[in-house]
Amino acid sequence: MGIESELQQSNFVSEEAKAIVNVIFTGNWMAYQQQELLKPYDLSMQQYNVLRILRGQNGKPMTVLAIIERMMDRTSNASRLVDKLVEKKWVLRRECPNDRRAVDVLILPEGLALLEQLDEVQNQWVNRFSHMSQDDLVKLNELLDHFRN
Amino acid sequence: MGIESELQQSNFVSEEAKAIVNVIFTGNWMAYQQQELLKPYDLSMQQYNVLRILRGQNGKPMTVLAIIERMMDRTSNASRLVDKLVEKKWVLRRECPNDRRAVDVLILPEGLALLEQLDEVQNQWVNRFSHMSQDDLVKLNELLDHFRN
DNA sequence: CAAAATTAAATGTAATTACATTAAATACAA
DNA sequence: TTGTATTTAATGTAATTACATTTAATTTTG
Repeated sequence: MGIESELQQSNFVSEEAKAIVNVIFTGNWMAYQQQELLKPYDLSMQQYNVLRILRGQNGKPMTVLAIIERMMDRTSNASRLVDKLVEKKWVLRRECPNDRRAVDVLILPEGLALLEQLDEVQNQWVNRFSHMSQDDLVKLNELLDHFRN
Repeated sequence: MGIESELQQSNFVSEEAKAIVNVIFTGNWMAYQQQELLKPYDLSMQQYNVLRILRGQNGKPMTVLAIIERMMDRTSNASRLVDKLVEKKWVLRRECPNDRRAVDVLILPEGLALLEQLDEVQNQWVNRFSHMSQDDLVKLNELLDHFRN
């Protein structure tokens, strides 16, 4: 379904205006799907994002600031996000040895195990997009990157 | 800047995974830009969205449910969004004559005037995307539509 | 070195959002 | 018709988010 019928709007003033609305709408739509996927695991999208960033460190700790720089939604309150992850015993927080203002955050084995479970779920779910060819996906990624400049 | 360097991540498991992240990230990025644009007018994106939907009605009233169906972010609390717009005297809320459960919402001349001001601001801002060709934009819109199925 | 400026994270708060529930009106079915 | 179900919007609430402020540590400057 095209964005016009999706929003029951026929008259975008320009292709630019349409693309802007389309990007925001499709992003919201996709985020919603992800949220639904994560809901059974009591995990928000932002929490999931932080966990995956930490996994990418392969055991190395990261400061809160470094985490924020890699987050998809950088307006999130990373400090309290990490709180939640600590509460759930998925990550460890400890004072950074070389800068006592900073805090080192580390993913725990429990966190890694949860992510592995979720890898499965995600891999299944990604099949939902098998109607897109590899060329389509590459082109879409290019255009989105180009759109942001 | 590509999504990899934007998120400082080099290893997406697949082009699908990358596209999913890219769509969400670009949507957030775009929404953030819009919010900044609207901030001086004390208007949230959702409020702006509702106002524009109402303008599209050309004077005809709309129920809250009909508004929700056309919103970009359908999880918004439309009832309280309309509250805010009524507070600011941009729209009028009145009992729907043929269905007393429903509420008719109408944009006021003050709301229309605000939108006209914002049309100017938006038109200026859209120039920011002049690096995208018309073909690029058309293709992007097609791919996003296709992505959602 | 000491004072001032900057940085990193946490926290207080007001506003917003999500989710469930409620209230009122309408539609439907026996 | 009358009771039940459904629909529409509003509301209560708990959680989340945005934004500013605070606290503590580090860096810079005179």
